Amino acid sequence: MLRTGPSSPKSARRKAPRLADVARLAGVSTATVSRVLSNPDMVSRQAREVVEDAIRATGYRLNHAARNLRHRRTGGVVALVPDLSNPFFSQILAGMSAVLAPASYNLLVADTRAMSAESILSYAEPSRADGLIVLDGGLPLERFERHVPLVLACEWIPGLSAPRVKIDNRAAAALAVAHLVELGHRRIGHVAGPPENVLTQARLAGLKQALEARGLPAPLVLAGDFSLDSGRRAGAQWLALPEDERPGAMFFASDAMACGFIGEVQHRGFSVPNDVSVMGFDDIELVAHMTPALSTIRQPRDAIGRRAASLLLDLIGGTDTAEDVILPVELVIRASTAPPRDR
Amino acid sequence: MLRTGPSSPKSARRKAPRLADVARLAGVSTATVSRVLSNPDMVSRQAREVVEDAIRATGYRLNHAARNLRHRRTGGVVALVPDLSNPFFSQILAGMSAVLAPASYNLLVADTRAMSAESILSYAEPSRADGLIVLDGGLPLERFERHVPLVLACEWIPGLSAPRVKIDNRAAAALAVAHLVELGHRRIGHVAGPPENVLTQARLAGLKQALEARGLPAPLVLAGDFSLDSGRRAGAQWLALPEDERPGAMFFASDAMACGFIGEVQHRGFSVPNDVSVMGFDDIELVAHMTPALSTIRQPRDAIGRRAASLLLDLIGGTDTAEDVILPVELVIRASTAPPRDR
DNA sequence: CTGAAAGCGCTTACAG
DNA sequence: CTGAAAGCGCTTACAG
Repeated sequence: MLRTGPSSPKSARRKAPRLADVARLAGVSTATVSRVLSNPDMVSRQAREVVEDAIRATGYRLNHAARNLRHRRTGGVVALVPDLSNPFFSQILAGMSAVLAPASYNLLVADTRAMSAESILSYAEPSRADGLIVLDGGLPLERFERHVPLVLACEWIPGLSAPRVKIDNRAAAALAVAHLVELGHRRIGHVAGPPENVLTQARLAGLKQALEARGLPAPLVLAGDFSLDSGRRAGAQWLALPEDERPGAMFFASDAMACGFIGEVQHRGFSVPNDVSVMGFDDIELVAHMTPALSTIRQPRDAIGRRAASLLLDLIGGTDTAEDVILPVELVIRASTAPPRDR
Repeated sequence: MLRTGPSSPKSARRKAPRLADVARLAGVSTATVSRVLSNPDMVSRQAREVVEDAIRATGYRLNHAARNLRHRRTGGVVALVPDLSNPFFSQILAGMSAVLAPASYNLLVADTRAMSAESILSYAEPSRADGLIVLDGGLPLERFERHVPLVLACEWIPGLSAPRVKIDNRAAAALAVAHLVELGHRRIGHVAGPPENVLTQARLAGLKQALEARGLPAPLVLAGDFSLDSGRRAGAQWLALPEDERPGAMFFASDAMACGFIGEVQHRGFSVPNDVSVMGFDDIELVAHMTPALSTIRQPRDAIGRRAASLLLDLIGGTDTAEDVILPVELVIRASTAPPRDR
């Protein structure tokens, strides 16, 4: 149907001009055109101007696929996130993009929950991406550690040696405890993330350690999975407890769970913080606008994204700065935490 | 430093095996290896087995950049979203990915808020993406309409003829009105999106039309921009109104604004829905868990993403199904709407 | 069913 | 400063 000859004037789908077309029009070699594009200083002013005119005249646009093949790079970086629908990750991704775009890397985002192990692994192939930022600590990545430059952000994978950008989760949990204890709470409950998750473990350890250091009783720990709905279920469990066994303060491993909990106990006629203080983790945007506004631990999401991206760029560039980056968190005190009622 | 010869055994960075390496080991031509990879039926069983062994032996992995260059495709589809941190979009993106991945297209996501017009336009170049899904109706896209297959989702660009996947925003607004009127409300207020936004206009038009059709007074309209914070400001405005001028029901062009509003009026001691009924739009995950749980209009986000992606695939494949797709919404009645108090 | 060869559209030592 | 030519790693008409 379509003619393959050099010119098919009738075809609506005229072939895009190539470097060679520009070169012909300008009366120079393709090498010179290429240099004008990527190394203008190597070219005489005169030649440069002729070429630039020809580029304009032809409407030439560089073909990135060809350049990338020649450079043996893909021009893409993949971020593997455990749950795209969690707003916690959006701002991290925006931070990455802000660093990657100027370095002319595309950011590809993939939701690992929605993918087979095989297709997740396929992202680690050098021909698919120049680098990988992994935000999911549950991935079986030991197998392809060598394939492609890789950095871990937020979560990490125990056996895997790769630079990590993270917060000090134990210290963050201790910060929450300090706040609650300062308000006068002695019985503190916790709703944890998924048991095998590294963040779950670090936050729980920090919590236990902080309580112990103050001679306070070990926390009541309820199971969760970071999701809203698991927080709601934790609310139901809290309500089902005999009144004198209900912790007066609950610390959650994620804001989403704290939201679910608050919704549930409020629906059942309880007041936060009068009946129970609630402390979240993450500081996602929405929690500042709830009633009560949520006290929480703020993670520097933009910075996490930016640092992870620039670390990866270093790695791709051959600089082996395999050091971990620990970013600071911030205790944000709002209205969901208050002194215990019965004291 | 690095030897360029065919074998540099000392180098840690051994070159990845190519098709030619597999062919040599198998004792066949590269054409045959290529066929085994992409068209196994064209190859005799015997040859296929030899090649498959060689692939395993060498650990060969296909280079996608090379294949894509040859096929004159990039293997990528770009989604341009107006605000990545809005959870409304995440599930739409997940829907797209679910359709695109099996067709072996990568989904690249870019946040148009964070980009220059120039770099946004650069995504429409055929060498960067095989197609574009635009979720931002405010983009100056007339200029590159021709460059790359394109579909519009959620929002649309008036001058631009491209297939659209959307909901019936006017009908959705009418649905909200019907619910509120059925509860007994006659004075209905509205918090709109950004004035130039097409969704803002369609929803407002639907609202006005539905009120008019019932002989009810025109709505009080407050300015917003879909964000949480603009909803909070609308709350302050509502509170500042003389008591007898406050609409007893407020309909919001986004859930985020409804959340901001509720937060603000609750902080000031008012009750939803006792003092004011609140109706959102979108049904983002969190609003089911607030107190009160939000009544809203549910958009079929997963379906929007899937349909947009498959329409784009059709376009890329040359099928010109340039018809618009209108997806159904659903009225979700929860606890934030109730009959007016003084009636 | 299979192979030799051209080509996708660039870039870059090398030689001048 | 500039050009001829090889090459990045595949795919695919074409001929056998």
